[in-house]
Amino acid sequence: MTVTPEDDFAQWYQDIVQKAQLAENGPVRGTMVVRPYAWRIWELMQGFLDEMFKETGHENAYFPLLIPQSYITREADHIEGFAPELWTVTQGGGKDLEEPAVIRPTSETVIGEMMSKWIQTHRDLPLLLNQWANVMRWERRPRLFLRTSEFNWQEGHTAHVDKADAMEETLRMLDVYETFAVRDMAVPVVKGEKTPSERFPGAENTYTIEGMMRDGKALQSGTSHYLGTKFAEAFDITYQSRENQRELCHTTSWGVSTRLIGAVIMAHGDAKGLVLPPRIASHQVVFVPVMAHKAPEVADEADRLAKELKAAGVRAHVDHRDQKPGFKFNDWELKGVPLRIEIGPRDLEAGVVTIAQRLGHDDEQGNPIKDAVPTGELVAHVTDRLVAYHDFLLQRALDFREANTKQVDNWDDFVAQVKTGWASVLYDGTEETEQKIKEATSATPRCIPSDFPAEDGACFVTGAPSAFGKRVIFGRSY
RNA sequence: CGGCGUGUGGCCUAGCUUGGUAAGGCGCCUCGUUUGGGACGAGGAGAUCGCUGGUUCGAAUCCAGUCACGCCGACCA
Repeated sequence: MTVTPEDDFAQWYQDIVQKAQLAENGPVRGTMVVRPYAWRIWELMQGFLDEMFKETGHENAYFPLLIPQSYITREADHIEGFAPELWTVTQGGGKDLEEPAVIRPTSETVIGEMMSKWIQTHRDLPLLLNQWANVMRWERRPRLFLRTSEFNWQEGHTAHVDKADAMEETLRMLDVYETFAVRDMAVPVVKGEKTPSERFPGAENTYTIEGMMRDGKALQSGTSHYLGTKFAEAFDITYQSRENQRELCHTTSWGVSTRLIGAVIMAHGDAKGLVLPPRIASHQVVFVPVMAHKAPEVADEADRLAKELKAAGVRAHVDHRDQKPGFKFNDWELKGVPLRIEIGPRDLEAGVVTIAQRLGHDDEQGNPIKDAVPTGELVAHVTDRLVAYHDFLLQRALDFREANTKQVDNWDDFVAQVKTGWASVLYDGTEETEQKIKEATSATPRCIPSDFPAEDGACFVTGAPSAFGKRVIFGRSY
């Protein structure tokens, strides 16, 4: 790495993405090629999320990439929000299509259409679906992982008998996202509701988890929407109730995307490169054999120990490349591997291996402290160490966020605070005020945090009575 | 989409002002020596200079257009 995050965060981010071989631009503007090292991270993320989706009763299905253009226009707010972002297919087989098809920007419409066919009675509810898919939205200013024209995600779509049930689902899935962010990505998030101006097009309520990146900006990391009966009305999603009445379903949708990889990069990375939290690290442990060309038993021992670790459920990798150890140390640090194990003749002699941790276990010069661990204790040591390392990363991120979040009650403090972090404020909740704040500082309301205490007062901008009954977090965002 | 900037082997850059047929570093290949914090030597491969057109005897260089990328803004789950 030649640029530090402090020097130039945007450049640093791009360097990591390129040098750690995570992704690059595809040949069509705004598209992204995800390289194997990053796709593995996504697979691990998918694994944890999919398990939780299933535990909460959801089933995976798959719906078409192409949606009849007319579907998109059926819900007024939805089309208004997505019209500028649509990619449209007008030809097939060299002929103009009778009706152009849009490439899904999200699938509420096509899934709503199917739901209306599948749901007859209250006994069919709730209908709990999820799909893993790619979607496309025209983006004027693409950034790898954070905002690309095509991206991969999951989108959950559910239908319920009433508002209470749908709202419970909306908040349940928001909790799932929070659990995932904290437990698997070591990224603390603020959970809360979006203000009306930031709502998903077509939603009654939008909820979000917001993570703080190491430049103090917010990244919206997952959203969950209560859609009310808007899509049910547009797609005729109805059921017959116990009372033999025709009722509209209340629907929800919720999603997270490969943007989460961007969150991990920016929430944990440092001047040496990527820092991967162990639960989603492509390799949790990498062995670097030393002097293997002269002492073949070194490589054999590394292979044997890696096998032992794999049997214990640890993702271990042996770096057999023909490079000097120093090169490999730097390379794996750049790639964010949690633990590196050096093994050479000296270690073999002593019956130990030498372990270095990517972050948080350094001497005064900032060099990693290397610990000798007896070979027989390796599996237990690594297993414990990975858990402790996760906790360390989470705490570090939490400390950073707290150090960069302040309650402010006047304009000057606000302007200063959102330059480097988040401000929690009382404001009047109007779009005019939000606009004024945005124009002056480029900060926007991130969310109304669920766990903030009730509080009322005067808007720090206009002096009018504050809205939402509590403080709202403002910050610059991606 | 607006403003600014940048496009030269895989990567980073020099050359452009003053036109004459592309240079260096890193990386890559081969061989040898090396291996506990980014090795060294020797030999080698690799670019019609983003693209299109124009001016010219001749264009990386001048002109026009266009595409892509970056930053800021607008817009945006």
